[in-house]
Amino acid sequence: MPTPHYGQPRYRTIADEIRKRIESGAIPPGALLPTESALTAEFRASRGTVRQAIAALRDDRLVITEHGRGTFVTPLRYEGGSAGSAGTETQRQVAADPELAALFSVKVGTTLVEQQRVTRASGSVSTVVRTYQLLRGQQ
Amino acid sequence: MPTPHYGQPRYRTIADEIRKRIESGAIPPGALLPTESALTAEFRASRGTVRQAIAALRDDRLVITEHGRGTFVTPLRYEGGSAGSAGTETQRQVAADPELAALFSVKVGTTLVEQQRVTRASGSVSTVVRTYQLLRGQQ
DNA sequence: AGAAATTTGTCCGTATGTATC
DNA sequence: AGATACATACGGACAAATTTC
Repeated sequence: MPTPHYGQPRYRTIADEIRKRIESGAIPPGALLPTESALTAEFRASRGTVRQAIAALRDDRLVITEHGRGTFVTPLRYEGGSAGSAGTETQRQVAADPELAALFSVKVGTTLVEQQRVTRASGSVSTVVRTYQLLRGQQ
Repeated sequence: MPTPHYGQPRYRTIADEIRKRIESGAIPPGALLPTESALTAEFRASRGTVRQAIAALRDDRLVITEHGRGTFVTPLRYEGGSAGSAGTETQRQVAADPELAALFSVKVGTTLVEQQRVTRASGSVSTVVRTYQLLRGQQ
């Protein structure tokens, strides 16, 4: 009863079933999907499993979920990214802009070390962090 | 390709990466950490492993987890009243330069949120951190 | 305007089965 | 055999946004 996952996992089976309903037009674009609790009852799966199924559809941009409202079939088409993750780190030397120069009490154009960290989440860049410091030896 | 763990266990690697983001200011004090599921996706690790990583940060008092809310970076304990230390934090909106625009896949000039943290050590500025993110509104 | 109900978001703890080092 | 890690699944609880009464 607890957790056999022979062949296909349950959340995928559920996702596929909902996908069929969307692609067949049974649930048209813009329409509301059954609630998580309704799907839980229908498929006799836990809420977590149902949510996993919906997350799969969301990954495929097939549906859009709104907090406190529900999950809707995506109305229009979009162009999408891919996959991926991780962060990239690069280091370089840059000239101090007026603001940085003022902060560090140096002349505009003074060489600073800039470290840049790019964080990606699900394919797209979420955060860029730039850290500036004086070159070692300057002070 | 499932489970090699050379040298360091996976959860420790993940914890270290998150720690870096916190210490670099990418995730400032008081801010919400990505959810367990977001971290699961980003690091391609299982939920158990991600939770183990967060637990490690919690042990170090670096983050605080609240049931049903999320995990937050531990806020700094106040700044004394007087001279010096501590950092200045400012937030503003800036136009994306060509490099940032490319990273975020937006047009040059698109509005970004910039957070700047200035750290002072013994009176003078030691580090300036600038964090760039898209306006809360899309992607 | 306010309270209650709905619905999604997130976290907690636990469990089973598989695979690798 | 044991530690680590993955994927899956369950049930419960609290939080927050939205809708309904």
